[in-house]
Amino acid sequence: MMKEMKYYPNLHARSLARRRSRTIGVILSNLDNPFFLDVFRTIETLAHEKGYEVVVAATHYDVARLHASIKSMIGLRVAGIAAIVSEMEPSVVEELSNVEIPVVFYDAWVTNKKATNIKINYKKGTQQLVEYLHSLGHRRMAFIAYPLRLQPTEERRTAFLETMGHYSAPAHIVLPTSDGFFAGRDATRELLRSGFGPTAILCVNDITAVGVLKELRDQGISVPKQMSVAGFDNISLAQFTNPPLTTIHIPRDHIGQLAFEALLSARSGGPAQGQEILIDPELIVRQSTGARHLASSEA
Amino acid sequence: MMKEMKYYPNLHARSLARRRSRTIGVILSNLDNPFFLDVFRTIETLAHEKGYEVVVAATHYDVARLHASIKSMIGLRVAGIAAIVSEMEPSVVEELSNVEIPVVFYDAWVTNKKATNIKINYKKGTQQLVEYLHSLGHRRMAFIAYPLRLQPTEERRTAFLETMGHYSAPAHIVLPTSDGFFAGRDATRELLRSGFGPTAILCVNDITAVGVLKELRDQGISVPKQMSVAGFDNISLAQFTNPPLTTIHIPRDHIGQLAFEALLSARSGGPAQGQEILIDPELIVRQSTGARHLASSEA
DNA sequence: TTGAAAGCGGTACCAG
DNA sequence: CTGGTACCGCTTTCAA
Repeated sequence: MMKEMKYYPNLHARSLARRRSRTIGVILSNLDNPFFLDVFRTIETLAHEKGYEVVVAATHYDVARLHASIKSMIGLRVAGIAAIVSEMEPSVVEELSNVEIPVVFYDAWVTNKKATNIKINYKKGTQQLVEYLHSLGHRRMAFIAYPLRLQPTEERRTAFLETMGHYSAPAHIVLPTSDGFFAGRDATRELLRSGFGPTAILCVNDITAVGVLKELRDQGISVPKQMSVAGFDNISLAQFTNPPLTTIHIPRDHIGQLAFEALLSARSGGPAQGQEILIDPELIVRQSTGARHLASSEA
Repeated sequence: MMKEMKYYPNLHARSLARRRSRTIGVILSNLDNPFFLDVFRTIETLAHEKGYEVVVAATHYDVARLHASIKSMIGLRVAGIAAIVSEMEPSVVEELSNVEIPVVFYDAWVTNKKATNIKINYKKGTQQLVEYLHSLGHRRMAFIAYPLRLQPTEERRTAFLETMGHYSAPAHIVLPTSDGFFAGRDATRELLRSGFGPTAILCVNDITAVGVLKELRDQGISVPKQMSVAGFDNISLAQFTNPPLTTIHIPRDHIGQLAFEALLSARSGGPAQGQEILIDPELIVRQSTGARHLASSEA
């Protein structure tokens, strides 16, 4: 009889009175990239477990949208902000540092001494991969980069060029115009037309590599016999491509957990804030890479 | 000089005074399934364009979490709720109908006369696909279902069985224990062991089909020569599998748009609420399906 | 322990 | 138009 009389406390009134809400804000560059999505999913799960709401905003790598998101999350007096974006800007960082909200950056280029700051050692990962391919006999290698000049992707590109330089190996960069699967496909077409003639293709991420694999298949180029291909991220799809993808593993679930915990501990006046966490990637060898020229005639 | 003096209006105070917030709530069963993710992405984009915040909750198909999410969104006095869940329950629907928040259901089993209600004509899609495969000469077909008994997935399963019954064709159902890529892989193993000997495999969704393709490849069974495979959803990955996947297209972006618009129009005391929108899927033929037995000797 | 009252930071209405 | 004031619904403090 009193069924209809359910009571739903007004959380705005509560947040107003408590001067802080039980909501955390997550800002992501791109929900399409499983890389971002995986860390978001982890944060979302942990947050709800701990009784927090989650507001999310996708910036699509657009700094204006990033600004807008930050602004509304501050307006929401969120309990913490996880900024999982590649297009971070000094002005945004400064805006964030003038407000007493715990912040954790991930994959952000510029950061803030007051915030927790999770970074991937992209350089190390890329080096490992190039060294591995070099040890397989590959010399001419191409790197399919990201269409946008974002720091985290630039780091991989630069590490590639440096390591290749170290081996005095001929390196080639393809800068796609699109993103995701299609980027890989289109970039491969361009690469094959270019006449560079690589024996291995490295990709800025796994979804790009999926597009590469498809285009090579369509062109009748066998992987890894005629061409080695590698990705970056180790999304779960990487195990299901044909052939399964050699890639660099980034522990996204672990990262999501670190991020959320950093937010919570900062909120409860945690430790000296401003720690920097550097994550080491790990090379995962699958079947998309192999020795150069099965029947090599070189010494 | 007054740089530091930025003013961020307290949105909680505003929501409290206005007695309604400029936030919309999105509840999803599962963020891993690109199907849900795609409609979420569309809603998120439109919402931010119109100046709304977005709070999101993933239920993982768990009714308890669904209840909790609804409760907090009501507490948040959101401007609208998009419930994109397969595990909807009468009790939840009732709870929602006792509150004056616009609601749109999508893919929900039970719904509410007051809310907008977007449904997919799963039956029609499945029929189209079965008829197409039958016309290709396939008779013994298997369906890889969803591990959970959710209405939207059950509909596809039932439609499969009915259509197969219509043709008096031998039908087999595999009920996986897992989800996603792995479900497809494991279910295929089980199917091949079962001795049913199908010439075509239909999958409840595309990601499952990706797992099927991989397992068939590993077992040396050629697609579509020895086995036809079809998915459901037409996620963008479906174009990049090997071979590209025949599937049923569901216009997720359009659906996201419909959902968001329904919320807005209901808010502004829109039209007679409670409309039901039925979406027709479309068969997309790619290379994962082909005529049964290339060198068939039957009449 | 219980209850009344003062805020939290805006909105909206109303009088000047 | 401009400025003052009541009020949104919950928390917190302080008094009874």
